[in-house]
Amino acid sequence: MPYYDVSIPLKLKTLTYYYESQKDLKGFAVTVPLKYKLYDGIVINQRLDKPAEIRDIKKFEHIWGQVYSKNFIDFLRWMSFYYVTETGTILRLTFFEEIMSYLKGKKRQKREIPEHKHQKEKNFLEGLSINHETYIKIINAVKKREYKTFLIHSPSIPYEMKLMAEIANELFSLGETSLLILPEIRDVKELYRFLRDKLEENVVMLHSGMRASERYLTIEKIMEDKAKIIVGTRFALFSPIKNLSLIILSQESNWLYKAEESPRYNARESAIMRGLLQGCPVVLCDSLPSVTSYWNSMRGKFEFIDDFSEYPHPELIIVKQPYGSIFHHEVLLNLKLHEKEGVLVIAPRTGFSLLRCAECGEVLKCEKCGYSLIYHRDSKLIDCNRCNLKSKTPANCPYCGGIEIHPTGTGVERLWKELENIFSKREISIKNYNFENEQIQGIFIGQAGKIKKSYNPQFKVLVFVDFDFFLSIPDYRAIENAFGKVLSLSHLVKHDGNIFIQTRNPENEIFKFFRSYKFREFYLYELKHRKETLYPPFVRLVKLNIKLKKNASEDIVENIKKFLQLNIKAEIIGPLKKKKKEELFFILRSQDKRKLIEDLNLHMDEIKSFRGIYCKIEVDPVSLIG
DNA sequence: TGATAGTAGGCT
DNA sequence: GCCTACTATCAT
Repeated sequence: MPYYDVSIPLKLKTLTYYYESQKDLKGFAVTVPLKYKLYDGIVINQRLDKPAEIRDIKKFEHIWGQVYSKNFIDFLRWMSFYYVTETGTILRLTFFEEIMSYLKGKKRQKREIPEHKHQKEKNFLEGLSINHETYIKIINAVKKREYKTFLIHSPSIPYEMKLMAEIANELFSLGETSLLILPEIRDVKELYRFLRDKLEENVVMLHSGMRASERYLTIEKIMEDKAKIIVGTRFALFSPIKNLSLIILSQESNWLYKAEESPRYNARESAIMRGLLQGCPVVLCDSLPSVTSYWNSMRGKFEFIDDFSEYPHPELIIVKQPYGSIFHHEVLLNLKLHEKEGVLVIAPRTGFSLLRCAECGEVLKCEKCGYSLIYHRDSKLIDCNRCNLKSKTPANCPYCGGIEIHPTGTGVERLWKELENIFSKREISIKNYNFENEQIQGIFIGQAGKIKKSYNPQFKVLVFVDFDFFLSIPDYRAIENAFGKVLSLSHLVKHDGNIFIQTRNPENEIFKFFRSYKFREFYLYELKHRKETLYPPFVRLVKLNIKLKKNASEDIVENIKKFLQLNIKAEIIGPLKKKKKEELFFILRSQDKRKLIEDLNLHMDEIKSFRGIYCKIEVDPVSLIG
């Protein structure tokens, strides 16, 4: 008797049903009874025996036909395994609802969305040229129809978009389907607009900002194989493309590829797996590839292509952050000299500054969460960005009682004050930067991390004030992220321009790599350090978030820790505290990366069944604090 | 002790 | 996601 494991798009593992058929129904949509209702689901697996503990196996109510390929089902199973999540939760990512209503022939009102008839302004991608060798390599890899991952060190984001466009265009003429993934909706819309002008109906868009009806139309086109180029954000990776020929990811190191809600998958890792199971090439691009990806290219898993050094880049100049003033004299000179061509100054944070006690040297921190407090000089208030709590600036240091508390570090408000002092007499305009600024003349101010990228290099000079802030962030990726910040903002600077980095410690070893774009040395340095301190990519980290219910017993956390130590082959770090008292987490770390995931899959049900807790799991966590 | 409200657990 | 069975709470 043939049995089938069926996944239903609920927070639920697979359930077994039977049906008198010898056919392998893997990937078929079926309707099954569950409790007292009928649900649509998908066959994940065929099996000969029913699970021993189940007495009454129910029967399929209806079979709709095949909707997912077998390798797509394998992809879903891998997702469920790797992220230690019920198959049903993964299934919900895959546009199952849209597919079912398409299958059932529900006539949705086909209200074509009126597209903005944009005037055919010259697209910024128009004039860009790409490395022909790279292009040929990828086209040839697609023709081989085998899995392979390329890691392209790209000179800029527009370069990546142009490469995507040209390759997708060529593959379209060969009858192949490509999936183009970008981190931001804005990127997706730009690339879509560019391709749409040429290829019209065959290009579709898929991102979370679309209405349900728009999304349905897109899925319909994909199901009918009319869509040959799919441009989307991370969740487009789960679209039901039947014959996928290539996946390209732009800005692979971007943190937006990590889903912020459960299941917390990473679109980069998932794209590689989809390519592997599908048997098609995957291309990852970035102007600063992640340390993990570079490591994969070093050990021969990815083919590395350096297109970065094919193009000119602005000069990086490291100068000492002076103690008495905000700007180094050379920087000041450059601001005066190039103000007419556009200058952008970046502060690492909001507000005026931080506060430091002159006696004990402590920086004032939030009592609740330990984040540094931001000082606002005009209102004399301090606030915590994380807890959103404002309070009056204390007269005495809360740690030693000292009375001398001084501003330290530079926020956007302080930059304003300082630049006004220096430049307002000369009638030089000072503005807040946003990417829509058309006239780039004068001095612009921006806060790192809040700057939306522009696709055109506009500035002659870019200045990072108080750069040490980025290096002091307590995260094993701090240096990688700081370097990434410089590279991503360097897109705003013309290639004959200058980027100044002001730091208290210009002799710091890491600036050797920055200064002349010595990427290989940078990666080797980083990897050596991570190997010694046991951080990814040399270990796997898993975060286990625990929320205590009111009725939780006293020793429950200790019991969970004991259980983990007994059953999971990993170093168990914690319990660590979150900002809320009743929330805490463990970090699990193991050099045996696969075993850790296997152990967790084996014991997750038991961990979840501890009374008095909710628990959530995060594989490869973004943050190791709070 | 029964009525009621809120919630945790299982579903093949 | 939804149903059900359980538990806590309160009025009688």
